[in-house]
Amino acid sequence: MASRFNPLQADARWQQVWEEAGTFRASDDSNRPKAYILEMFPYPSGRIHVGHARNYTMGDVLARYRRMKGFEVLHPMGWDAFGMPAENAAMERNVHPGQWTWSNITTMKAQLKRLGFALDWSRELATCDPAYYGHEQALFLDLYEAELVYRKQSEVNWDPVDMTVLANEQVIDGRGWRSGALVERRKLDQWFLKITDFADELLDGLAALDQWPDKVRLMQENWIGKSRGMKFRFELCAPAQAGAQANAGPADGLLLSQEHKSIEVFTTRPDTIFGSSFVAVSPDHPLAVTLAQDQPEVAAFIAECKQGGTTAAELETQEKKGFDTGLEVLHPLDPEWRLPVFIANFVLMDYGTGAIFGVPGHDQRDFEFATKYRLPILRVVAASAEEADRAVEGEAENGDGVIVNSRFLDGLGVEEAKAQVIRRAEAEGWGEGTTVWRLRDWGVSRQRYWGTPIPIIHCDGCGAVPVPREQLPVKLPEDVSFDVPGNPLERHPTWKHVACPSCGGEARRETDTLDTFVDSSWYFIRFASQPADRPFDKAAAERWLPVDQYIGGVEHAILHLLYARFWTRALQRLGRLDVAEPFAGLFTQGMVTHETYRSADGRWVAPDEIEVGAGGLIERATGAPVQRGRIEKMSKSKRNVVDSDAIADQYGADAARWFLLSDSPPERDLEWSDAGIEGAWRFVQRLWRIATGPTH
RNA sequence: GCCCCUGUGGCGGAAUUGGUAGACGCGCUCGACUCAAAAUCGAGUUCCGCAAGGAGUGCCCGUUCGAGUCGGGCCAGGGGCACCA
Repeated sequence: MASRFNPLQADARWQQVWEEAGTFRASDDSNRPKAYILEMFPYPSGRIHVGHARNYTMGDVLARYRRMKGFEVLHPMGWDAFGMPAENAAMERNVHPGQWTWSNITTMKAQLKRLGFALDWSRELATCDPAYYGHEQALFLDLYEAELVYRKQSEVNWDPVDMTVLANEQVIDGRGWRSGALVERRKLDQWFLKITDFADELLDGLAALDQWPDKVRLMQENWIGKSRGMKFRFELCAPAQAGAQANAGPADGLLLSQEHKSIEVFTTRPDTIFGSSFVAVSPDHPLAVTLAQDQPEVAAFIAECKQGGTTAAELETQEKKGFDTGLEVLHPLDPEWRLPVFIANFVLMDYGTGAIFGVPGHDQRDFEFATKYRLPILRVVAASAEEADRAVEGEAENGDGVIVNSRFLDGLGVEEAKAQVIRRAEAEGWGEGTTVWRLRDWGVSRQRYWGTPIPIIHCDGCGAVPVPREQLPVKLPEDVSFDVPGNPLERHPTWKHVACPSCGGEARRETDTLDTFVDSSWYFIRFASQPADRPFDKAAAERWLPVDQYIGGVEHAILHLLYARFWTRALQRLGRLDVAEPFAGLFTQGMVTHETYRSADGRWVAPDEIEVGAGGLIERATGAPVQRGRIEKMSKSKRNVVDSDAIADQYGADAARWFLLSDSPPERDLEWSDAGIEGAWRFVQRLWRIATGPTH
């Protein structure tokens, strides 16, 4: 008997046995109870590193455990294969994104097999395969027919040099990350999915997800952002005789037009209605736009507001700016009370109604604004009735208290006063209680090549026409090049020129592709059932779904998980799948981190290029000293990635997996270390000795 | 700014409901084996102290016979959201 465990032989032997026996293949018609275990499928970026390995090891252990407990286990693997890195690679090394992607898949699949995971490879899929994305196009058309898809103008970050749209994270200090050109905000027609139709369901559904981390549920709750409040209208009136005569002309004209008789605002604090001292509209508000047509100074102010970036940091430091339109509105509860109307840079068009009423005493932004433009700061909430006359100083007070200086509301608590005002507004017809959401519809258009083509044809006569189902999949053309800036689909000589399916006339294909989050919004259904002629079979998919345990990084806590939940509910509404929630259990695992190293000239140096020299760490190739840096998440750019093959070859799959699971609790970060894997290796050896046993 | 999470040895971390703090592992130290090393086996390992003894779960206060655990107030680190009305 060998005196030591040889993982290279053992790994290979067992992996071959499992492969030949189809041990981990899930049967659709087993009568055992089912268990669907899924890890978030990887993007085929190049190679598997130990961070991937940790994620899949967790699922693997669970899958094997359930299997041993008598469950029929579905534990599949696939590839989230569309996305920008493939296009970047295409530009950098002049390879086709598809070729780059498929070659990465081959490599990474071999690496996963080397780790011996209990995966059902017979269900492997890649989202960049027409056999996958063709079905996605069909599902998109289903949603389109159900009127859950629409088209509207939306702003994008446009890089004028690369002639491409940039994601927010590709805009660095207002410049394109690749070209360095100043990014412009441009309006394009784009496709949207009506996720807001499901806002209530998606929020309520969270309560039932008791096997999800509270943290993730909370993040989704905040993201959906339900606010109860009141919408109400301020009637516009002619400006006061004194003061604003300069603007009298245009304003009078406005009064006559039907659309601008009143300004509708939204508030979560109707109780402070007697504390208002101004009304402000967004620079994008229709009223502002109308005023700009006649008044150059309004147009100039709006242009000024549009300068500058949209990043959080810039917005934070931006000064509150307003433009007095000279218009006035009537207070709904006092016809004698007139309030000035401003255009203000801090009012957002896409939240609420795009207009607010300012209560400087009890809202910090309004306070700053009122201070700057010398508007009254009224107190309407106080700690007690006795403090009604105390001035609000220094900053706005948004605490609880008792209503003061508010006529019929005096003495009420904040919540009672809210209800009282809403009741009165509804009775008198100038406003109503309402709910506003932070969640916006999901913009799915991407002006990129390497994604699922949106199956729509644009005809000058017929408008947007769905591609007939029998013509699906709309395949990406292969003969494209990336040596010129812009979207290759846009400039391809023939691809976009097609006949209109409706009238037969000349028409153009949609050249936008779908956001890759669409691809990952239903792959777990396709894993459960993959007929060739349709996206999935209802009964077969329902046998496996929901996923019993989903495992992945917390970085997907909001977008991916929310989109997948939406997509599943949309399919349910269409009667395609009777499942409300795709993931019954969710586990968010910690990251794998590693020390970083830098050379004297600031280059990142990979761990395997380093050794301990006389005076500390040195770079092996050059002997130059190396600085130990911070411990960070493994990433290619910082060169602190540990490849799974190197570890598997040196220590075997078991030691690697043992270390990845045992060193840190799974939900926390794990710091990869040589000492740690060495220890795990010795542990595996000890276990083997105990199991095989000395005979003496 | 708002919301949330986490602070325990050199390290990862244990400690059902408030009841022997530091399980288990890593690392380290010493010893055995060996010509020697690696591997392996054994012992030790919170800190201060030769010892007796004392201190100790981020800090301060409180509740309790008893607090890592419960309450209040801080500090530090991390995460999410954000001119959201």
